[in-house]
Amino acid sequence: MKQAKISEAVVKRLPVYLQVLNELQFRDILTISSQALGMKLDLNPAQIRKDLAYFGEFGRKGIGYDVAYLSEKIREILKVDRKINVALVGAGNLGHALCNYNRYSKDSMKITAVFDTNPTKIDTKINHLLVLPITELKHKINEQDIKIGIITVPAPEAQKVANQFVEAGVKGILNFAPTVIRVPEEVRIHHADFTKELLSLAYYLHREGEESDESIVD
Amino acid sequence: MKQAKISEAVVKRLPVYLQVLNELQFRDILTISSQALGMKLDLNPAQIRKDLAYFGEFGRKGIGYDVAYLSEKIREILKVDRKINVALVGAGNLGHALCNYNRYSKDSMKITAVFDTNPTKIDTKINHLLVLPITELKHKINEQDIKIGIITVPAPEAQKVANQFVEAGVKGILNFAPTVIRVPEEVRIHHADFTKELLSLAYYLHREGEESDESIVD
DNA sequence: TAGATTGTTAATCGATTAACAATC
DNA sequence: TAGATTGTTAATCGATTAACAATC
Repeated sequence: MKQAKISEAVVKRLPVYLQVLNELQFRDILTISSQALGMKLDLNPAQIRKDLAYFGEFGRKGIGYDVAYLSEKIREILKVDRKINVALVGAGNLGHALCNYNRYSKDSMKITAVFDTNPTKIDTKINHLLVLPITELKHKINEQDIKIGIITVPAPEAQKVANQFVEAGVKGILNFAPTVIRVPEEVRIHHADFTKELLSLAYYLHREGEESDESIVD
Repeated sequence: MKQAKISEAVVKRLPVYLQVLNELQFRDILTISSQALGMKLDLNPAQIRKDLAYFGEFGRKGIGYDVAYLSEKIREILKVDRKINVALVGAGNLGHALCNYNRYSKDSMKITAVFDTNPTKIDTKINHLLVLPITELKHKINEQDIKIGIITVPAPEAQKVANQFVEAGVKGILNFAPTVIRVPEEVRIHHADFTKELLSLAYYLHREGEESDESIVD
């Protein structure tokens, strides 16, 4: 097994592969080629093979990839082959949605602690989870050995929550607030900002009566 | 004004610029340099200047960019300088969250039609919006000239909803379901899949007692 | 065996960054 | 004017794709 510097683009494709593999497994499909996988995902087969080859030799020449085996291997690579506790701050609508779903990657990741500042929300229950005051954050995060935090508070509060997460020892943050957040270098921050996706969608809408943006003019 | 083929990476950075500019405007900051903007976003200043230069000359040498003017210009580029109606299918927790927020890009984008298949949800109200039966989809989408659709149904139903959107004339889809969806070439699909972000976050977590993945071994 | 498909190297393509003349 | 900063070209870097020997 060889290890090289793996680009973020590669890592972000792994969950997508996993998603398709899970679907195939559900449909009792045992084997898939990079070709077929590429078709499903609009991805170049060579890219898929190369992505996987960074982590090992998972396929069989002439045959393709064993769906169950590859799925298992990708889970190992992503380190979601074990239980991971996650904390969430912000028991609003979005927080509720995430807690109610709460079956991330075959239950390996679970939101196990929810916090809010609003006294009317504290001590209410979301799907068997008690909403705790934010003052409990550090204590609970230590107790449950939590390394991942989710932020679902309004934008103006997001940075403060991020700071508290970092202070408590969280190493990865998923931010849903539509704002830029700064964290120390050693902490990883991912943005789940659908505003970005929504606005960029508007860019690609070509309405009648307008010049096309596709035209190349110098 | 010159037009060249604009890469998706560039387009997806525009909403991020917009976000920061809005924040600056709120704080009554009138001007910002690519340098300062780059600091805020961990982006190379040259990249920011180049991104903007694709669309026109918005800055002033020696001065920087006028915050209000650039913000306005980016809104024009993204075409969110006008009212855009959006449809949403799936009045679950996530759908609720999106409808309750419903102030995307300074109110220019608004969810104006919500659908569900579940009879117990139909005719309920979410933030002044009546949940309609999915059978009304095509009619309402035509009536309101909707070109963007949001999918917040469970994964197994997502493809079906996408097909209905396409059939109704929707040109851009934002999919929140953690599954791969296929649409015709002329329809644009963006994924707001936080599962991807969450799983890839786990990859970057370095737990004690494990070899580092950063080491380069041949 | 013949056909299929991997893992991997080399070639290509595209995106990011550095550098700098123009100019506020 | 001197200092700052843009817009843009050229250089660099990295990611994607093509091609193919190895082999199931």
